[in-house]
Amino acid sequence: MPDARVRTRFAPSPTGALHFGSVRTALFAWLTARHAGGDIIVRIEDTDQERYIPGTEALILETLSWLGLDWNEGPEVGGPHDPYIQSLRIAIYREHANTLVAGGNAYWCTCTPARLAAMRDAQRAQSKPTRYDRRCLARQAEVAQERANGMAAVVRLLMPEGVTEWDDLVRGHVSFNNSDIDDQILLKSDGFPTYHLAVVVDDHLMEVSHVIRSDEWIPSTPKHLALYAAFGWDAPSFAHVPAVLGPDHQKLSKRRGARNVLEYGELGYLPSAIVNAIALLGWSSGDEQEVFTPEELCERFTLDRVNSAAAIFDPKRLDDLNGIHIRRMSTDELVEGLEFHLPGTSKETRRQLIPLLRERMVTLGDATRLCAPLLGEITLDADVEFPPKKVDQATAVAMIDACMAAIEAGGLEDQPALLEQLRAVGESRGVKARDAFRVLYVAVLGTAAGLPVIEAMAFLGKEKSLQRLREARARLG
RNA sequence: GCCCGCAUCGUCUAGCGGUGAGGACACCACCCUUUCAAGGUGGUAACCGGGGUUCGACUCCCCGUGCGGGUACCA
Repeated sequence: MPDARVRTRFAPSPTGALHFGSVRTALFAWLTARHAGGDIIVRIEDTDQERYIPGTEALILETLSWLGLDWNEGPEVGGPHDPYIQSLRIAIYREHANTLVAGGNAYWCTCTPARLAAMRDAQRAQSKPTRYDRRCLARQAEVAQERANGMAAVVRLLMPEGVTEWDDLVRGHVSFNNSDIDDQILLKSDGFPTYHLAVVVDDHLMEVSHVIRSDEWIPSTPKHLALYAAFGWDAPSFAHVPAVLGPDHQKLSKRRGARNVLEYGELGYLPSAIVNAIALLGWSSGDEQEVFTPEELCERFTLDRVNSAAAIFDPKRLDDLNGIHIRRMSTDELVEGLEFHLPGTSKETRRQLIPLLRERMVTLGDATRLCAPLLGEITLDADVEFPPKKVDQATAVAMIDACMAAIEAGGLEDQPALLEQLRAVGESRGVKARDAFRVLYVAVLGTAAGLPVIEAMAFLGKEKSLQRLREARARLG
């Protein structure tokens, strides 16, 4: 059954970095392929010379790699259908456009952009749909002459009569009246194909079985189906996945704050958490599991459980998932992952810090802030009350004195005993341990929130701990 | 203007004619607790509106409304 092999593709255009919307589409295509044990192709759709932004294809590939969305064929890895960059395949599209013209399924058109604009304005003024009026179709001999004289020309699809319908894998049955569909330009006057021609030719040549793309392509699908029919090719299955919206309910776009996914990596978000979070944007497992490893997603994901409504991305959800994924990391993985966020630290240092950090990070980047008092000097913030609320001066002094005395006597060697000893000091004076300990937090860490203080002192060592306690003691007068 | 689509807590969603409308995030409270977290328990919170169909509608149909998308020699 070689024909049943699932082959999907992700076809970004190099017009900017990837955001959650585009990555989500890529993820669904990847999951569909991986779930079925099939292939995924990456293909760069750079047929628009105007919008091309140099360097972005490298950025896109880096993003996919970082997320763990590997591809079987495409840039960098090659494959049987090389090249996977459309600007390198121009001859193929031109040849196919000619075939369509020869078969009467497409025609040349020399109408100027100005005429087309005027035509549309007139149609709109009459409340009519704006579609090409086929002026050139009726005068092909003349058009041929004009072309010979060097006039700019395009190839248009001759949209057939009738109705186009398909069973979309996420939308269900979809149907269009062909009379509502324009005669799409297939070949531009600069010789480049439009998306519509290139995508159909490439998906067919590359044997793509499932076209998974964002739902803004739904109105174009009848054009694509008409092309498959004109070429005499079998059409692939289509799955149009809903858009991802920003907090403003607008479609995610580079403008308006849609961040490059790679930036999340720098902030300390994990690829597995991002993958988990965006998979949940439109897909659900059907049971109540919501935390998934990429492997689990590959196993569980199917397109028929993809929702058809647009989803708003919620950064809070990503934070939650990221914390969970961090807590599931092994110590070795954290030692590795924290290197970037705790620059200049040794593996051994990070290994010691991890037990204190693990439950307290939303992102790996939080380690920088949390560890600052341990890796450098503390900063005294005027907003921090000292002694803290609910603790009188005398008790604060007592806590610090007791702590210094205990540490002098080797108290850091036995942390549970030290804890009990200090707790007793506060309680003997009628102050709750939770309040009394704040004195030590501020003294040692400079703040009443953060890493656990006894463990922190153990990390700092006897001398440094004593020094901070002494300085705090002096501030109490 | 003209086409198309979507519609359950603030957010992501489950639901596929009969449910006390379930879960997760966020939020609130309490518990645990050396701070902060993490963890535990509980709570607030939703079927866009109007007509049908049906013994019975969140579920099916129609209309409206709202939102999204398309309408380019962009993808």
